[in-house]
Amino acid sequence: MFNKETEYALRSLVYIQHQNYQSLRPGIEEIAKEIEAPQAYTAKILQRMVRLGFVNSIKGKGGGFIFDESKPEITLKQLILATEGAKILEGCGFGMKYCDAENPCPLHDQFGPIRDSINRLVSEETIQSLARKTNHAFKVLINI
Amino acid sequence: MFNKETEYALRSLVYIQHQNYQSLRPGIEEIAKEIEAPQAYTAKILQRMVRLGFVNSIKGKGGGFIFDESKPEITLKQLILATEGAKILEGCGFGMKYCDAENPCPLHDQFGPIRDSINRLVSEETIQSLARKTNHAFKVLINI
DNA sequence: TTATTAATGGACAAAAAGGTCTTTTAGTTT
DNA sequence: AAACTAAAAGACCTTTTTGTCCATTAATAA
Repeated sequence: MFNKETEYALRSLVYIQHQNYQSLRPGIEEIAKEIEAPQAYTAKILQRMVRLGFVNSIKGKGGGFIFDESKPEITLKQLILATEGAKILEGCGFGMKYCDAENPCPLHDQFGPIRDSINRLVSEETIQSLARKTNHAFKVLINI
Repeated sequence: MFNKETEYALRSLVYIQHQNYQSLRPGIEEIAKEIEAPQAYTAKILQRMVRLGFVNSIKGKGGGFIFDESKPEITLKQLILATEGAKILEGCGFGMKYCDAENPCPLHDQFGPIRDSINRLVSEETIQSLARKTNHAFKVLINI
């Protein structure tokens, strides 16, 4: 569904938040291992997440990644827009430039509600809401 | 939503079928122009469609692409599986390997119905059903 | 202050996606 | 048969995605 960057970012951030909720501050080695993603690539992606202001990092011994609790929660939509852009969230399934109720593509009527559901989902859910739902062992967050 | 190959293939095939319904047999130059896709790339993709048995081609003057009316209609699912595989149709939105009702990812409950809708849509709709719905000028099938 | 730890930055590399170009093959028309 | 038309085949190229590697920077601990 999503591209690798989005997937790794999503899993990393949810993992970090999940650990933060237990007063832990994971580092990339741990994160990459737990979410089963390549470590160096995960490090690079998390670097971008830090630059985007989505999460904070602390260097040196005892360092790691930590969310700023005073900031508002991060919606999946914000994350997706930052990693792979709006393509998956807007535009018509048929790839038409001008596709609306008056000038619909052949998929318009069936596809609209699906796209709307996706948009609703990613606007409502946040890294934090997902982390709160993750109460079982995180090791199951294994990529396909 | 879909990758370029799927998009161009979908638009090409719907265009061809739409023209076939009017007893016309378009060639790649015309097809690529109408669906606004790169001609050489469209040619290569249509070549694959021919090899897959989705459509027939005729060489030489008056040639072009034509569907075999005796064959069953081609579902969007068949096309998608041939061009980009099952990734978009199955698997969990979170990228988890083991994600089911007993061991759900944090997105499982909300994402399941969406994925089901997508699967239903692509299983029910065919190149032919889309071509039949395309009763307006085909020029509007312009890529984003 | 020196060693150690852990994130950062940036160059580089491999693979996949997206696309071009030229020659060949197979038909049709004259 | 010769000329013409249009798809097929395949080599090649560009861009994007998905990574790796190593030197640097910043924080902590001894």
